[in-house]
Amino acid sequence: MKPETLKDIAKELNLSISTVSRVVNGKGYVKEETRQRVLDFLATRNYVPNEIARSLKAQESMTIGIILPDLREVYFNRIIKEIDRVVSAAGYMLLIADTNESKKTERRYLDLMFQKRVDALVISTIDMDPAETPYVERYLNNGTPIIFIDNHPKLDSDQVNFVVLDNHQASRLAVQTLIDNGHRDIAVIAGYLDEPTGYERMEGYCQAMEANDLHPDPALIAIGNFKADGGYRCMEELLLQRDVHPFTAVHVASEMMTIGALRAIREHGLTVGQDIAVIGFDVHDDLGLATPTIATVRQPEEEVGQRVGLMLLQLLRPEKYGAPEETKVRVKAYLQSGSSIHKLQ
Amino acid sequence: MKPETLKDIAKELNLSISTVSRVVNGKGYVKEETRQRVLDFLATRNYVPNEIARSLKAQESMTIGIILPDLREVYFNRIIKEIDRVVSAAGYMLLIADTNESKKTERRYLDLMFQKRVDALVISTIDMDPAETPYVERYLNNGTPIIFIDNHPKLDSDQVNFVVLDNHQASRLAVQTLIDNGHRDIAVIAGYLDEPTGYERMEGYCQAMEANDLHPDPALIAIGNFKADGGYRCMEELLLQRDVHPFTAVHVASEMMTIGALRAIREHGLTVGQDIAVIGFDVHDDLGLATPTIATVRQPEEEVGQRVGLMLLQLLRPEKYGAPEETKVRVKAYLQSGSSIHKLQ
DNA sequence: GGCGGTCTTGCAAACGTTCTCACATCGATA
DNA sequence: TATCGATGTGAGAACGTTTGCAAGACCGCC
Repeated sequence: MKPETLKDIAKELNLSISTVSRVVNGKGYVKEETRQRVLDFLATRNYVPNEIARSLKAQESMTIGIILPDLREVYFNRIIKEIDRVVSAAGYMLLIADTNESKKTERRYLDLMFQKRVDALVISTIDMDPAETPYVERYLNNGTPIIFIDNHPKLDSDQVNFVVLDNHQASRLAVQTLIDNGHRDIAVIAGYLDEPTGYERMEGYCQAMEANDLHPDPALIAIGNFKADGGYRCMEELLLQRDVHPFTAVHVASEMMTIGALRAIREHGLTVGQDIAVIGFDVHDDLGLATPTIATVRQPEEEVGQRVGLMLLQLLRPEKYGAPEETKVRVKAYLQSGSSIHKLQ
Repeated sequence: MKPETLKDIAKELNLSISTVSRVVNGKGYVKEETRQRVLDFLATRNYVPNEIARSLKAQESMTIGIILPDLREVYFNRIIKEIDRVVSAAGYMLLIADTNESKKTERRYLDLMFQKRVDALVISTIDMDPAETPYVERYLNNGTPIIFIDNHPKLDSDQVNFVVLDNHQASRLAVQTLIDNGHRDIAVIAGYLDEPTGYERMEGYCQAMEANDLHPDPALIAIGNFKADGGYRCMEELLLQRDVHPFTAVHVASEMMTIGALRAIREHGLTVGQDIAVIGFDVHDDLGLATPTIATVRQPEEEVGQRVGLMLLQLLRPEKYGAPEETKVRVKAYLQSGSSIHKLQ
């Protein structure tokens, strides 16, 4: 019933625990004859080393914690998959938790994972409060590396590692694409400006406009809530005043807001990619269901995952993987074109 | 640097380890005065119990392993999220691994998770081979519960628990929906018939037809490979012989095949929901991007997750959660209607 | 034949808990 | 005052590993 231990094996073979251990781990002196005897015997049994005991002794759990606000987001899954691929090759496994967007749950998991003594932590936090720092600090004091993804707390210790999207570049890329297609009157639906994500994307829009000697018209800037209803509402407002403040294209700065904006355009009897060009942000339509196909800027999830994975290994085993060159990484978005953008002129 | 231990605390307070342990765990006799003294001291420090040591002593890891072929499938994420929600309330955490559809990797993870002594295992296996059984048997011999999801191995011990979709009912529901809309000449694109998933859905199609006194025309049955290209190819074949073997509707028995079939129809210049009615299987278009919206039967992922979560707790702590009533569960699919089905007559 | 090296093996400590047991104290009861 | 149960505390074993150390066997060399 209960798994066999080294002790059981040793007793049956009339050997000491140490000797059997040495055979199993293949380190230390063992007479070839003895080694074979142990190996042969082991083949007939079902011994599996107890990793928990090993962890206790070695003071490392070979486990990496991942805390996320919502596991259902495709975005995170791709990242996790890559992280798993990279770190599992080095023997690490992933302990994953979904906080369901709750700060309280996030803290609870931060606690639980520390109890479990994860060797490192990857987190997409929703809690930028200084109040959280004690929870995070425990890890840092303990020398346990943390990598933030998706966003990162203001606190700017050099112990804070992150891999996030270059929001400026992403929105710049989106707007520039519209401009390259001949659009000049470009609206933007941004997210909350007090969140870095919202603010930076908005800045990216301005940067691209100015780089092309276009002046962002304040009336063409709408502030949403990152959700579909916000995107819908913003688009409505823009459309209602379109005769006064005309525009031929719009950049929507999040996936869900893009969904809402598309619906608003359709309901106004206008056609996307014909009357109005739309470029979204991080729209996932991998099944290719949308018509017209939605042009969007996307983050390279695989790259993020691989970067995080590698950085983890480098932080955990610098002697083996080398010290990480850069621990604050902003990855570049890429353009996924689609027929939601029509050429102008 | 290194986390404090009970020993450290005990020494500083001039108490024994046992006493401090009793305070921390709130069990056993401790004088109120002592208790306060310990608590006060603890508040100034950063002691976090070492769960690894606890696990070793208690012979349980408070950890549940989850092995999946591809973490990116939305389907799995919803299930995981629910499982996490349910079992985390009881103190369990999830150890998740992505086998990337590789049998070899699956076995490796089966091994690794056993080393880590997970208290239970949830697996969507791609390996029905008897050759796998030794890996699975280790768990069973050890009394570690396993719950299969998505599919389950032929081996029919009563130790084999599962929560899967009722494929018969699902395809029956799909076909019946077409019939209810007036369609009588109904084609089906099935998956591999040597896989239970493919076979059962196909049977469901036949059952619904016969229940309505319709005779499935063998020429209207196409066998795909569960992938988009298979769906495309099958749809092509059906369309090419449509004058000889006419049909007004088709049921496609998997998500990716549905995508392929839709493309084929479009490329033939036909309109879905007008020339041909389509009902898919497990098509995820939660963003609502498709036009027309795709009617589909779907599995209730949340229900699956909750069932699995509850069953886990019941298997792990029957004294607390009661013994599970049923350990072989087939959940019912539900209909998600869409404009890809037009009414006939 | 003694010496120094390489092998071979086992003992025992350590990792940080939990928990049984033994012992001590104390107030209440007979 | 002796006895008892309840209360309070600590010593130490146990969980299953890894590993430093010691002791002995074996070998070749001077």
